Amino acid sequence: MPRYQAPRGTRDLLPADRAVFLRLEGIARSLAVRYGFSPIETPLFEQSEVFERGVGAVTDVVEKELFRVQAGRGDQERERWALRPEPTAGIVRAYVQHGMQTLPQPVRLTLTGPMFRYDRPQAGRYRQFWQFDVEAIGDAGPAIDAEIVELGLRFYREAGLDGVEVILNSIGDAACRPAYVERLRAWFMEREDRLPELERERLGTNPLRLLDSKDERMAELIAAAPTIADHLCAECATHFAAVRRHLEVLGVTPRLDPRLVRGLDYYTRTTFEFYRSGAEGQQQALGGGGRYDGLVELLGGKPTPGIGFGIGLDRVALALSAAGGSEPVAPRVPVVVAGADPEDTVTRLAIATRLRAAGITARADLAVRKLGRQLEAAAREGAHLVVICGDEMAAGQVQVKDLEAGTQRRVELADLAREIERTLAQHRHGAGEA
RNA sequence: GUGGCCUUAGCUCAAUCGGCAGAGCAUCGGAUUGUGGCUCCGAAGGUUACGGGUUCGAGCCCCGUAGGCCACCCCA
Repeated sequence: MPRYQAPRGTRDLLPADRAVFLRLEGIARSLAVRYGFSPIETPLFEQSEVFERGVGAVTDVVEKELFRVQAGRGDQERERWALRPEPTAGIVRAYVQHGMQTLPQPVRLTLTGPMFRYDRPQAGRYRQFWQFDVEAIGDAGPAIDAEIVELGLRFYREAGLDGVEVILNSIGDAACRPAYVERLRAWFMEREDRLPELERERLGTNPLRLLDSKDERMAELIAAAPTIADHLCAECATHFAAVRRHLEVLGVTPRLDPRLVRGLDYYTRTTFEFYRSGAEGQQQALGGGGRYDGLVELLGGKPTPGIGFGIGLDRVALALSAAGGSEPVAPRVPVVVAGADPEDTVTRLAIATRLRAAGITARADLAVRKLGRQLEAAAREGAHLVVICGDEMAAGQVQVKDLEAGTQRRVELADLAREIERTLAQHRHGAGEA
């Protein structure tokens, strides 16, 4: 075991893994842009208060998972910062700071990058993980809720992941939720003697969480408990119905679950989670999001509605490999420059440099080893062509060997780049037909 | 933060009752001067995760720590 290893809950994305992430990030960005979202980047850390206020001081994310940064000399500086546990608070902070309420509303923003939570690691759960995030700030209407849910589902589909479902709920707003929460608390209080100890504690802190309990002893109670759906105010009920209607037109059939309660305080009205049906294990929430109509104001802006989602790229990658997707392969270099004289690395490097200047992906074999070894290495890494520099260099020529066809011919150095380009194009064409 | 299982070469894994740490793959080199994926030969690669303890002797038994996985908690 090496002396130094990646910190607990983090991992190196080796080339094969990184290739998968690059692909997912590319799909995410182009999809978001297609839907009219503009890429934005915010700092990986913010003032702790942004998260404490934005995400909610009594949430697990802030209470026990916030990655606080210790820096600076004075007590004032110490623990003033925290690594972002989620992207929304930072984006909303930027929205307020840069006066984006003066832009045409809603402002559509997208961000893909690492998030940090000091949680206990498990498969698919890391202390540093990647999220694809979109936020639409400044539109209270139900249509955009549907648009964003549909965007999330399309991402999974384009990534090659089938069978992703959306669970949908409305958790009300400031007008109706507090009353419902109190009612729920009272209802459970009357049955406190039937609650397991853990649930009894939650009753005091966050009664909504009881609905989410996986304790079998709770099943009967949960089924009988009053549901938020029956306690939405008229405005919330209307909004929720409209969201469902819009989704139906888009061909999206959500699974309604009045027990869907999300862990961040800022959510209002529409909340949803993406998950993979039939998947094993508990880390199968592939993404989630919702509406946060009070968040902008909470962070110092004018009252402004907003909605967005975060999708966990680590879990998408995990699900893809579990689904038996083809093993990720490190990208191959199609052209290798070899030489008859093992010592003459200068010529090989110079030729490769010329090819690269002409836009060709090429690698020079810079190891001092005989030609046979160089060819062996090129063949094993899957190169298509090998340029062999030998005596013909005196006549301004090199050999170009086609490793798959087994053919080889002399080419004028002056024509080399053009010749290679032409041959590679044939290879691509052939591969396309096969 | 709680509980359970696990950790031997870069990777996947062996090692009898507590008795000399091994194989395959990968890497590097050789198989007669400038021709490849196969084959053959060889080399290198280890503080058996780390630190203690028991023992004549520990990869193996005991304790602690770290890391991984699983179940909670929670979430992506």
